[in-house]
Amino acid sequence: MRILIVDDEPELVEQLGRLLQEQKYDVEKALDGEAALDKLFDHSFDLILLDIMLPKKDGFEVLKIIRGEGIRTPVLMLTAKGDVDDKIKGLDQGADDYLAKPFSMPELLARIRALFRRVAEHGDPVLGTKGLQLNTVTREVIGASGPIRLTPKEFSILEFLLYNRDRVVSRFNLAEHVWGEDFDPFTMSNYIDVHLKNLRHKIGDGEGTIIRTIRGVGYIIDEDGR
Amino acid sequence: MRILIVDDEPELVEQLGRLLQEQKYDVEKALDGEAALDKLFDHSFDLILLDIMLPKKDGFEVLKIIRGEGIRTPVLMLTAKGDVDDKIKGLDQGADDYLAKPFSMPELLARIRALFRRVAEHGDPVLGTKGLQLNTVTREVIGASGPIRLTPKEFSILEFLLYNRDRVVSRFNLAEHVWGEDFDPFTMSNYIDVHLKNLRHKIGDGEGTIIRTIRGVGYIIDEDGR
DNA sequence: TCATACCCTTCATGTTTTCTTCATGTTCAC
DNA sequence: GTGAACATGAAGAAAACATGAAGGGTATGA
Repeated sequence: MRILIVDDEPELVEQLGRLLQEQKYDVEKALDGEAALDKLFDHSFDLILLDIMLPKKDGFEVLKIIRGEGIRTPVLMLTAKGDVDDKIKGLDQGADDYLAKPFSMPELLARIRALFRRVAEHGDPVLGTKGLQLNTVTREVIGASGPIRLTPKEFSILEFLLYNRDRVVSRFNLAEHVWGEDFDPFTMSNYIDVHLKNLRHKIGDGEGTIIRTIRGVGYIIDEDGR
Repeated sequence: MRILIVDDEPELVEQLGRLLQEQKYDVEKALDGEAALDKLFDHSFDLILLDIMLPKKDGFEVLKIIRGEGIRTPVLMLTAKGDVDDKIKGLDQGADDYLAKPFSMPELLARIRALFRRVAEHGDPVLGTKGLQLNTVTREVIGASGPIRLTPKEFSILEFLLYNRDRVVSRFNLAEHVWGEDFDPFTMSNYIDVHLKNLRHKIGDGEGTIIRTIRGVGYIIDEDGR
């Protein structure tokens, strides 16, 4: 499950991110409205935590734009004051729920679970391609010849590639997503390659036909294979 | 099993609480609708005893909201008058049973057991796996070589794992269920591991074949073992 | 009241799995 | 061919989980 946190208070974003990551959610962060839109247009999410007061573009604008673009990802609005007008305005524009700051973490977690529960009734949490199924809730992966045991990093990589199926994912995006805060874009190390190799091996993809390498660009899982 | 009692009469709540605690249920209390919602959003329960006449938000509202949020915890409505209309309204909105005040304690206990039985699907309160049986009513656990004495925490952990058989349970979920309100998500302590170790020892699961560890994810009791 | 038993938590330490690093090999575009 | 990008195997570092033992709190009964 992928969550985008949009708030201009870095500490809050950090704290939220850590908590949600502990819950095994995949977390992306944006500190202003435009950064949020960038991420939203680039990738798909299962939930957006959206502050109203934001630099560049406020929460209402962001909400309006993405709904206008047909992005129906559930949105949980965060308001600073518990302002009822804000609540109404948000819900009018297509927010799914709203939570007044300050809120307790358990409260937020409960809301998130509730939203996901609602979502789960429609879409199912299984991502898949050519003889490969990944369940984002139970974290099970089933290959052509039975269940596959992946490590957390491997799982996260595969999940991200499946989320962005038919789209080339740069190793930068991949790393940014899987390693989050800890990702150092200037590292000389090649751990991404190593994890990809191990992942390919485990899913029986020695030839790179499931996860294809696009030299100089990144990796892709596409349906047709070309 | 965790039960939330929602009623605005403190004495009744106290009395009920004591009775249910004697029955080894874990009990939480709320005196009005909003307090109930707070608790329900914060933690998971296995049963809700819900009065209709409540301050702030009445029982119907509470029921409607939590069902709207996708919380499917069984609800036993308590009505002051034995009003048939109330009964119908409650059941319509997703209550599972209803009991007219005043009621006798044995009557209530019987209803609670009946609900739990219904939830357990099998018609009996026994959960089990590979040479291991757990009776949620008598709180007896029987292993391959006879009865096993578990401490309350151990019992609660095993119960939760069996309840979620074939599903991976994160240590967070586990802690939330077993410790309820008292659970501190940021603790550095490893008491969960310790209890799990003791539990495994008592049920003769030294190798972790009954309760399997899914590294980086959580624990699972699954039938096939894989 | 005191002693006892029991359970929960904490801490220190051991074990296993996973992550990262590094050295080296291969492939592809130019 | 040559260089850049990617792949691979092995090994040490780090993280996650397991274990044993000790201390504190609470209930029970002498």
